[in-house]
Amino acid sequence: MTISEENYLKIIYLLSENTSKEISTNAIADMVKAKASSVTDMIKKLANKELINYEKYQGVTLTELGIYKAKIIIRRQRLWETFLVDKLNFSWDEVHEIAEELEHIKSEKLINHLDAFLNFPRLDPHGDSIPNQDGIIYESQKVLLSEADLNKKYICVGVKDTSSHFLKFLDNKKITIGTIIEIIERENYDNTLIIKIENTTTTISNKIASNLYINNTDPNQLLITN
Amino acid sequence: MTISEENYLKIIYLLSENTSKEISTNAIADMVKAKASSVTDMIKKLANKELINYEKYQGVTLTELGIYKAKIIIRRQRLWETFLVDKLNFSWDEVHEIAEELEHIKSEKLINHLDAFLNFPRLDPHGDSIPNQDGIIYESQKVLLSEADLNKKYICVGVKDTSSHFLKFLDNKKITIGTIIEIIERENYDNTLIIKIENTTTTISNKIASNLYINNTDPNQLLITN
DNA sequence: TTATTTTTTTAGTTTTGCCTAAAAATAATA
DNA sequence: TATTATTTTTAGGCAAAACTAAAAAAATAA
Ligand SMILES: [Mn+2]
Ligand SMILES: [Mn+2]
Ligand SMILES: [Mn+2]
Ligand SMILES: [Mn+2]
Repeated sequence: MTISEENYLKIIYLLSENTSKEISTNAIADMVKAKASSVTDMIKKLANKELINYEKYQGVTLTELGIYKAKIIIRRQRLWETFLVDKLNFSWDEVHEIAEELEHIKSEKLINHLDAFLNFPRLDPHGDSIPNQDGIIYESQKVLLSEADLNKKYICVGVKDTSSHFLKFLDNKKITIGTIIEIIERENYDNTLIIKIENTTTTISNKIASNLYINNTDPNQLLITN
Repeated sequence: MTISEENYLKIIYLLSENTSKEISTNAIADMVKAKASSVTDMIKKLANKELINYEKYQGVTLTELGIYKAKIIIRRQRLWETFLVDKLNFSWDEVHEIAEELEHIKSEKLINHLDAFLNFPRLDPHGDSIPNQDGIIYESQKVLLSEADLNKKYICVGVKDTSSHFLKFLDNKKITIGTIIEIIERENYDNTLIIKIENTTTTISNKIASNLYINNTDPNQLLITN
């Protein structure tokens, strides 16, 4: 697979996670930052390689093979992100671009040795699950902060939006993975939340809250095991 | 710079190390495994970017800028090779291919952090010097085993040929970096050497001996500091 | 010095991944 | 349902990096 093919495949996989419907040409075009006509070209190529199912004008879905290959690319991306943060002291908002390149280095041995070197991490710096070498993902239980209850303590376990813009914003608000968050109040009109982080209260919009994942198990128990 | 441009530039640099003359189109073609006509195309492009000096039919030399850029690519290659061997437990004959890809990841911060993580190594797994971030190389004193004297103890400090074929051969002969070698006899006809490694003697051809670097300082002193 | 061989360059193609502009199909709205 | 708007595909092109075949220049040998 070429770098471009791998990028398309990964993006189709990520788009498929949020929906059970076919993925549209335009949705892919937006993500890969190319024109729809270029996407049509690539779709045909991936369909010929039996990585996606494609019917003209009907969008695409991944085949079993496509899903597996996509997971391996995501495994590489997330392991490299973990390496950059844990070993090379990068911050979580700096790793995306570099991992976007590193994920295309083709050596199974490299990635499996890297996995071992990092001690087989299950989550990347953004709280996303790292598939194992068979493409199996052990998904951790998580829920969006926007869906959480009032007056319970939660732990931030991940972000949905991994753009450096959003991550820097979270740094400013002193929110990162592991941060304990409690919802004090929910504004009914626009679902703005007033939250408490370490005895200071802040206001966050619904857009922010629906890009933050929290654990959905009993918070006291988790605090102990943490 | 594209990956291809970087590969050409690096190879022109490495060819220049062995000669003060211009580098020929065919010499480059051999190394990059492309046809001479393809090399001519690329040469023109590199000349336009002022990375090499080029006169039709006269071969090429690197400009100051070209030398610097080539050294930075070599720095990246050798740091990644060191990472693979020191951190991911690869053997010295397995790293070339992978580093050949990794060297093209474009992030100065990445490579400088990697350098720090590895503790600013001065030599890669094959005994080659790693340029610093300014492209400065502190060349260690070394000499080919084929030029060495009889009945002195030397330490193997590097290899000239880094092909996995040669490196595996050396593994078989129990020769690696740090191995103490003594020349017992030199056959005048073809310069075959009888050498002693840890009390066992072996015969090695001149071709082997002229691809092995040894220290050329006082061996006893080095044994202490080792 | 002339003839032959080797090296290098030019000319013309191919493939990959992108593009624009226009046509065709589908979806939305009146 | 007919019209309009949006989405997707087709057609034709471009740049990068490779190729083959042929021409031109340089090097070597007779
Ligand atoms: Mn990528
Ligand atoms: Mn991530
Ligand atoms: Mn390379
Ligand atoms: Mn090396």
